[in-house]
Amino acid sequence: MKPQTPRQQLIYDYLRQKQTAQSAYDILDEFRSHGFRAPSQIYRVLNKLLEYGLVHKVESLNGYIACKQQHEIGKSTVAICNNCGLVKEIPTPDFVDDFENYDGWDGFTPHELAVEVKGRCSLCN
Amino acid sequence: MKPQTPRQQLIYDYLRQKQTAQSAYDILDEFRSHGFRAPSQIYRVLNKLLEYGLVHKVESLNGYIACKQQHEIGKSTVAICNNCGLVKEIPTPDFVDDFENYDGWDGFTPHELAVEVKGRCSLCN
DNA sequence: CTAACTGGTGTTATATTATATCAGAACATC
DNA sequence: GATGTTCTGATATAATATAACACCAGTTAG
Repeated sequence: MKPQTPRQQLIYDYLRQKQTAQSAYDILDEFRSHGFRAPSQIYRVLNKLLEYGLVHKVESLNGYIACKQQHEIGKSTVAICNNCGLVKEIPTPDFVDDFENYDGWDGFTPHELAVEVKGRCSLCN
Repeated sequence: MKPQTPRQQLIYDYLRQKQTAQSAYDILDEFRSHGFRAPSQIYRVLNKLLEYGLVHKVESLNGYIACKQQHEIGKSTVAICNNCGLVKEIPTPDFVDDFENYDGWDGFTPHELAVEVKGRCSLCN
C-alpha cells in the first residue's frame, strides 16, 4: 500500500529521510507551514500510515519511523542507538519464526510481535 | 535485589498481584491513602524498581508489571492479550540468544532486548 | 561534635504524548 | 440534488512523564 493523499506522502517522505524516530509534535512543528495546526491532524495521518504498514511506532521512544524493510506484517524489529538516537529497522531474524511453535506460550496465541533492541550503532561504538 | 523501602515494597507487592499492566496514575489512585499525592512520587519508586530489575515497563501500554520471571537482565519478553489486557511475562525463548550472533546487525551492538507480543490469552482464545 | 554528603521525600509546576468531539468541505454515487 | 463517506479544521481535554526545589534523616569524615 502506498500513501493515499498528499499529506500522507509528505509525512511519509519526511520520515523516510530521517534516521531517528520523530514524535508527532516534531512533525507538527516541521509542517506548520503546510497547514498542519493541531496534533490530531498529524495523528490522523500517522494512523493511516501505520495501518498501511508504511510506518512503525517505536514504543520505547514514543516516536515514528518509516518502514524501509520488506517484512511480514506484524513482525518488526528495530535497533535503537542509546547514544545518538538512530533507529534502524532490521530484518527480523529468521529464528523469530520459531516464536510460533515456541512451547512457552501456555495457551497464548501470538498475533503481532515487536522487538526493540537498544544498544550502540556502528558510529557510536 | 529486593525492594529497599516500605514504599517500594508496597508498590512491588501491588504489581505482583495484578494480572494487567498498571499505569503510574493507577498506582497513584490506589495509594493516595498511603500518602502518595503526586505522580513524581510514584515514578520515583517505579524507577528504582525498574533499576533493580523488579519491574518491567510495558512500552506499548505505558504500564508497569512486576517481574515474575528469573531471567537474564536486559532480556524480557511479554505477551499481551488484546482482549482482556492480561500481561504475562514469559520465559525469553532460548533462540533469542541467537540475537547476539545474528549477522543482520550491520555494526550495531545490542545491549538490551525487549519483545512485546500481542495476541490472545488462553481464556480469551 | 559537626559539617558535608547521600538518599528518600513532599510539593508545585510544567512538559510531552495522545484522544475526543463537533462542524464543515470535498467528492462520489445513485 | 439528496445521501453517504472520507478527509479536514479547530478546540478542548486526557493521559503520561519530568523538572526543580526545599526538607529531613542517617551516616560518614574531619
